Amino acid sequence: MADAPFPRPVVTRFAPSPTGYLHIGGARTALFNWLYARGRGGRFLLRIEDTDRERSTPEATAAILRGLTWLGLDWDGEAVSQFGRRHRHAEVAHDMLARGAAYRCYSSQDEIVAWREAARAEGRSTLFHSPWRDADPATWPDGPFAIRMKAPRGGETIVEDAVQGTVRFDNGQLDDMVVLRSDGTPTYMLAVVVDDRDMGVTHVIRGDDHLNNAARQQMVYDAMGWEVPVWAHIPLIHGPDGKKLSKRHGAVGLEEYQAMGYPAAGMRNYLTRLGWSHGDAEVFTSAQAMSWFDLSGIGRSPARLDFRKLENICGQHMAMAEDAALLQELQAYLAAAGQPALSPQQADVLQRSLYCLKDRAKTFPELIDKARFALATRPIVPDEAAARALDSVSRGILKSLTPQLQGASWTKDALEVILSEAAAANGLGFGKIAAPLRAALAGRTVTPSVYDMMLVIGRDETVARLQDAAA
RNA sequence: GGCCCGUUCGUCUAUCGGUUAGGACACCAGGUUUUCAACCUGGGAAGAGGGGUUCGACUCCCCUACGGGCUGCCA
Repeated sequence: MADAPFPRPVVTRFAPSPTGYLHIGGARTALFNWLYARGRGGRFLLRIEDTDRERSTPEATAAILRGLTWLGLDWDGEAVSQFGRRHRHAEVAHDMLARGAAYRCYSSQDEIVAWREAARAEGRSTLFHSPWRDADPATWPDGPFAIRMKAPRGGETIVEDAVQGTVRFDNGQLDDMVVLRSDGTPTYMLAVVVDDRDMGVTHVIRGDDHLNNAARQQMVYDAMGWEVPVWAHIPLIHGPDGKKLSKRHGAVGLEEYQAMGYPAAGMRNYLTRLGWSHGDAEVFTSAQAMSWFDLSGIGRSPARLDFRKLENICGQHMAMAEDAALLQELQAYLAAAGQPALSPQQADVLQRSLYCLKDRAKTFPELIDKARFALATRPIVPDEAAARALDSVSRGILKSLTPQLQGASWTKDALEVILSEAAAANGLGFGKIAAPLRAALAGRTVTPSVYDMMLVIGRDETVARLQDAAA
């Protein structure tokens, strides 16, 4: 069932913390936001949540932008720095103070930590109730204070979530969160709300680790009289063992997938399908994904990464790709993987051979491996199995073939006639002479069609390789 | 501890009270073939457990188990 139409242009955002690489789960979150906005003619914004000055680095920001760019997720406008908006956040905090929606809390962190530890030890609730909530201003000491949200004490906060449904929180479970620290810097809880509202974000699509936060954040929206966005909390991605995805599962950074040579289109398709469905659709283009993607198609349970399926999807996208685009992406892969670039000659022969390679490969390393017949130069050194195929009888056949090939018209039909006749003349099936041909042309027993190889490398090279092998 | 979310084949999922519970990946068998891949045909494979509600529950409600998240002057 499709989502109900939204009355205004859709604005979504991806808001990563620049504290490391772009996590594969984060990439999927970004992808969902991108699909939702792009599929509805809306805007997709990027905000870097760099308010944690200790852990945020420009390198991490650069890595995130690189990852998104590789995945093909383009954002509108410049990425917003959350840290750069700290004065605006403080302004809102003071506005809340003025409205009586927040209060000055003079409790020190040490005090609070000690209180919480005691509460935990005694098995009491660890929710901190500041003694300053209703304090008389006359009693305010002359020290630093944090600004705390004056959360409603009774009743409940209801989060209407497009994925999780209606989620109710007893307000007694939510304490007065700090919105502005005693050093004057904003907390995340305040900053997200202010930024989302100022950026005009209409739909907040993010990991469900934020579901509880949504209730708190909603209190800020309410306190400021702002319209609450549409929430969509999506389940996290788990490792193949069903546990939370972590480094011990292997690749968790998006750039590792790029380095492994997965094509971006396949990656997008796989990630889109992970936790979202549109009937039985499995393999689709990004244009299709944009037109189909909706919040109601998102599942509520965490999905596990399955490399086999990733590979299968990638293989299908590789086969669907246009040769020129595929070659370009392959070259980008080589650069990203730190491998030597293709020479112009190699690029040319590779592009001409893609038609017979791309439907047999799932990743770029695999594609390159299968392209060895085209990339290699004489003399072709046969591997062990290929060497066995080049026995004396086979070499004799190869030798007898060369004069005919020299005079042949270089088309598949003509070659087929020559090779079939040669097989018949030797009382062999075609398969029996294909093996030594593969060995001579590629040095391997597993290759594309012998005709395709001959057509790609051309007459002179074919004859030369056969002569090499027959010698 | 408290609160919140989740649980359909091994995996990703369809199903939105009535289906022989469907598809895809993976796996197995056969076919095709010029090796491999691809492709074709067939096969095994699932509603966590227990209570309700209902003429009828995978679907709605409750409990339990298991998994996950939150519980910071981190984001």
